[in-house]
Amino acid sequence: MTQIEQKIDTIIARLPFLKEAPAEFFKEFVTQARLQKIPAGTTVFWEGDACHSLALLLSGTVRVFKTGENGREITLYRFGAGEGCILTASCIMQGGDFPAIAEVERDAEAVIIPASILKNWVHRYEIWREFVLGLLAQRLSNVIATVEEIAFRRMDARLAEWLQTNQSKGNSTIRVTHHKIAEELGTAREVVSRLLKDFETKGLIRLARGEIEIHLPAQLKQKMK
Amino acid sequence: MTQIEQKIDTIIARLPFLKEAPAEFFKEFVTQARLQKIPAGTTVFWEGDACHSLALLLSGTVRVFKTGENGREITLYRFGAGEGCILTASCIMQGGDFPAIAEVERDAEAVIIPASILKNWVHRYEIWREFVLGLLAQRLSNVIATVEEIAFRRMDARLAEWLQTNQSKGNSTIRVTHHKIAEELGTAREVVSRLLKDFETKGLIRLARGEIEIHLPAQLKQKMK
DNA sequence: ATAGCTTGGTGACTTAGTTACAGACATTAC
DNA sequence: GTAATGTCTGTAACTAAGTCACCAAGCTAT
Repeated sequence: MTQIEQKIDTIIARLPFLKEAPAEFFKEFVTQARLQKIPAGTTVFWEGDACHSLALLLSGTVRVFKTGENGREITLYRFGAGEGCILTASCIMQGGDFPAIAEVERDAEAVIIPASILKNWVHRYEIWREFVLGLLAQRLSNVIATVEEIAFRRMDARLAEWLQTNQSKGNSTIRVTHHKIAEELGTAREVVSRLLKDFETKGLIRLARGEIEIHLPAQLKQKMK
Repeated sequence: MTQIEQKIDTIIARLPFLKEAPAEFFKEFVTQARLQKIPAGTTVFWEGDACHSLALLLSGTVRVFKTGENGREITLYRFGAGEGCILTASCIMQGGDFPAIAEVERDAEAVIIPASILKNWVHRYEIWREFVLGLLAQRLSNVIATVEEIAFRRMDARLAEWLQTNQSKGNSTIRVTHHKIAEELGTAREVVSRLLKDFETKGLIRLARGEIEIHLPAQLKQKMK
């Protein structure tokens, strides 16, 4: 297997929509596909950036978030293998600025597609259109869900849910700092510490530096609503 | 001028992108265009609706909002003449549900386009694609802006801004109830009443049943940041 | 006029965000 | 090893926002 064949194999495995693509598009895609490794911690886009290219992830994850002047952050959504930073596509299509910050969370490998080519494909290939529109629609509902969260739900419920969904199965301890959780939820570190302490006092969890151990997941689930 | 010619004139005036449309698309659009008047107060879409058609406004406005179980509401965005309920388009394209509520605020006239035709046009006409993608991208940034608002800005600043932007020029009094403002901003009526009272005590505004008179717009502007 | 609805006001209380520290632990420099 | 520095957590005191309960004024329909 040549290197090129391997590259193509990787791309297909991670971007399933390509399997159903017409040969012409597929060929063009593989020709244009510039693979790039992006290490964790890299900021892919800054707020206000003009967008010159779209990154389609083959592996790793990217977190898209907003920052407030007081240093607080809130996660809008994240995306992983097979998905693209569709905000880029959005600002490419309408020519605006990137309205948030995108940062690689876990080492990523991405296919980089220049803005002009992206636009060209949108007009020429149905399958690519569906892909881009699908992602855009998905993000819109993600962000609307975020609005609902922060406008109506209580912090303890959101925190309890975060703990539930970020617990790797078969392992009751999560390695994370209070600061990190606060950024996820868009609140202050002190608030997270306070609520976690409450949970601990009630015996639901146990705290240690850099980790949270879940003791009573069932009762934590009660807190979620 | 025949009735049909008048109808066409109205449509062109309100949907400027049609002016640059190829004759073929234009013809098809006018043929399909089913005009419909929708009175204020009508709920166009409910949360969880399957979307069967897109409404493109020629006049009037629609407010798109979310509700929480406690009866509170928050406005996601509104749209007017020349714009469409792109959430519909979004859920048509990806086949999901409508994730919010859309209600006509001011009497509207709309062109109704069935889902199947919308999809068909997306694939056949570049100009329609650009229009739909543009709207979708626009909404995404609207909603992201909303997240930023509620996550980071203080209520008094948001209220002051609301008063500023909802003041019709040449008229210092706004006719609105506290309840209505609360729904706009996604907070409780009591909070709005309290803050307005503060503003009144400081001499910035004057309150009366169903109306707010702005006295010191400059100082109100200070409050905004 | 009076019954019922809408609108606004208010106090008491809970939850969340801010400010300002301090102490515990970890890492690196020496 | 120890000291210096940085990271992580805890906590108190305060302000801002949301909730609950209730009342009083104004408006509307009969």
